[in-house]
Amino acid sequence: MTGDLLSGVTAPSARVRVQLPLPLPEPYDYRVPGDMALVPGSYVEVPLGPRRLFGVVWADGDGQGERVEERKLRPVIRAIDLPPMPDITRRFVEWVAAYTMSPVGAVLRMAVSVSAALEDPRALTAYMRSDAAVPDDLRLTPARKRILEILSDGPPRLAADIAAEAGCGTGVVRGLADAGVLTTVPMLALPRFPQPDPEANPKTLSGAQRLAADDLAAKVSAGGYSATLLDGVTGSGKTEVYFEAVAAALRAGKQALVLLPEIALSAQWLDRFAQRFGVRPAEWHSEMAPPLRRHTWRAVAKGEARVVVGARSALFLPYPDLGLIVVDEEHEAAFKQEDGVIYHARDMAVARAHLGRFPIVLASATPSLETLVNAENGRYSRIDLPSRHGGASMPDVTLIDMRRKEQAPPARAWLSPVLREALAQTMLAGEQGMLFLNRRGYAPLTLCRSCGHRLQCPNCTAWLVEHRLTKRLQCHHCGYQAKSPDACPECEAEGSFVACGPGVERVAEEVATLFPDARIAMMTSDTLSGPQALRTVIEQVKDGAVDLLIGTQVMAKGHHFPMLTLVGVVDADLGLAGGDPRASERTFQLLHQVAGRAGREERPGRVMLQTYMPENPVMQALASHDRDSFLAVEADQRRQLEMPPFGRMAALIVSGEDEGLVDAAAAALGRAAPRDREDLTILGPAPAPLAVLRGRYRRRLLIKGPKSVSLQPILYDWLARVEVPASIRVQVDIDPYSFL
DNA sequence: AGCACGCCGACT
DNA sequence: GTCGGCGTGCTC
Repeated sequence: MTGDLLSGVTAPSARVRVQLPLPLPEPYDYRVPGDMALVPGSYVEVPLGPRRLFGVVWADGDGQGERVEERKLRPVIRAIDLPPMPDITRRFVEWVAAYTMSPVGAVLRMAVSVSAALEDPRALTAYMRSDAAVPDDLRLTPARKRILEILSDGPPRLAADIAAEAGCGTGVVRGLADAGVLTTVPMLALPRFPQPDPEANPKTLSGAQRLAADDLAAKVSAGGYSATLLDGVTGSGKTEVYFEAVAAALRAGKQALVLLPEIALSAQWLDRFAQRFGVRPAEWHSEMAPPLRRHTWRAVAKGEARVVVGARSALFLPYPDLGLIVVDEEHEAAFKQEDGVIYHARDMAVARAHLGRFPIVLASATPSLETLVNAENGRYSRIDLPSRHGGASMPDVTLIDMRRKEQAPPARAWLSPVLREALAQTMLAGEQGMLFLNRRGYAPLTLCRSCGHRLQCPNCTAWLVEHRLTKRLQCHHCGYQAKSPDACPECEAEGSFVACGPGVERVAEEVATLFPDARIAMMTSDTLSGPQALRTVIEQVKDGAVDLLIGTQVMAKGHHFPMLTLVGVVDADLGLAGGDPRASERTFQLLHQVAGRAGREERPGRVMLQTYMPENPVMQALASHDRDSFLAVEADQRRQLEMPPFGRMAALIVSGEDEGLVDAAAAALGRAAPRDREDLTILGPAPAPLAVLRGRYRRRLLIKGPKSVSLQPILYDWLARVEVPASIRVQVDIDPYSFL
């Protein structure tokens, strides 16, 4: 006999609002079983239709607003035994959602990025030497040998750790396991994240570095929000300086986060960190195996991981105690997330620091205009690091005017006689050269000589790029791949294809013909599958086993090659086409970084830029090493046009599979645009930069307004006035990367 | 985001 | 006559 039966009254049950990691407009209400204690931030498992999902308690259910009927409520299944999501993380998720105009749940999904993060921890797989002898037919490659050496004694270890120590990929470990030489055991005691020790191995800093480091460390120890631009050329020791800020955070008992563009998260960087702090930091990036992700996520949530280094998504981890963010290579476009929730990790990091009331450091050799302007108007403070070698390390930059006959390359070749001669001299002197071309594959366009047909991606407005190394055609936008055809798909003529323009593979071919004895290495994302491949090439270059390095952007990152004295840029104008006001800034940043590869240490370097527009301000600034006046001119132009960072901008991207519907929706949006306001400019609709992407037609509208106006409420009203068919998607891109 | 429900073409 | 395409709508 219970009270309920007697009275016929059911006590009103407690309810909670649970935010689910789905693009829903609001949290859903659930009933809390009597014996379950939940607080805001608790991770819970709840039913949704036929599914079970993890969510986060967003607030108690007694808030205002209409409540869903009591009888619709379903009970929370269970509470997850983890520290609740910190208040600041939840506020940050909400802030990002509001800023980017995305549903809160869509942002939350990034914060619980592995839904499996909340599942009970499973044992990881560890590898150890098996009893079996090494079979005779097993090819003992150097990597395999190192692994067997590493595992000859000591406890079983994770594939990722073994691979890191052996400098190879986890595939090699798995390969040895398949061959029976290694066996797997479940790793019951998961590896801890050892405390980085701020006193482990402090570096001796130069005077300027010391001042900068002390300044940052003081800000970190004092706490409170501040933003600092750390501006210094390659080789000025930025990393050592911000390491001292990280050390200060550790001493203050705070967690620290270092954001790097994905490709800069190299073994070299991790080694440097380990050298300074005794252990590696916790890593966070897209290529981690799910069990390791989960393990890392939980370690961050429990505060066990004290320093995290990661790509942009590391920003959304549930740090209980974050006290510092460093954004290295602050200017990099890779911080802009372009699909799903569209956001710029650098800007969101500043917001995160503001919410958490702690310092943020933005480091770069070529800061973005946005950041420079913020430093100039006093919103950020600024530390300039002079080069450690004075001006002596500045390479000599020559512009090769490709319009001049005597400097033009021969037919179907891409290297000017001047550059060829310089390469020959460099190698003769026993030094190394580098050729940079930011274009993967053999040629950017392939066409049929007999009918003029151009090989195009079936899903995108983009040419298919021939990759001769793999004998395949690739679309660089959607991942479409096909075997290189023998005959033209249009006129069926055989062997009629002509390659138009150069890609790195084609430049490599030219160089191989010019210098048949040279030892040539390629560095592109195609030839470097994974960080260990990169490491191998870097070692080869350092050991002097390579005379000439040819590659794309992956090569531009801060690797230090003492014998590299010549950098040739095959097509310096490449990034300038298209007329986007931001193109100059980007091209300058990229080429400056590439130029920085030449001649560090005692050997002077030189840089040769092949260009058809030597009078262009970008080329002039590179040749005269005058970054600041170039950027001042850029800033003036932007100011006059009221372009970011002097005004605000947002893009609406309308996409769908039916071109007519997309056009109609884009036109309807155009008609409903807020044209009555003098201070707003609406542009478009126009075809988006890639008019068709992954089989979806795309149109774009831009809205531009003064800095003082917040665009989000305007966009909200605008979008509410237009009804769009369900098959059409309208994405909002606040602060779009491209202004066209 | 899933997953079900619901209306129009090629098959055992 | 059914199996199955994915368009639209709902999930507390």
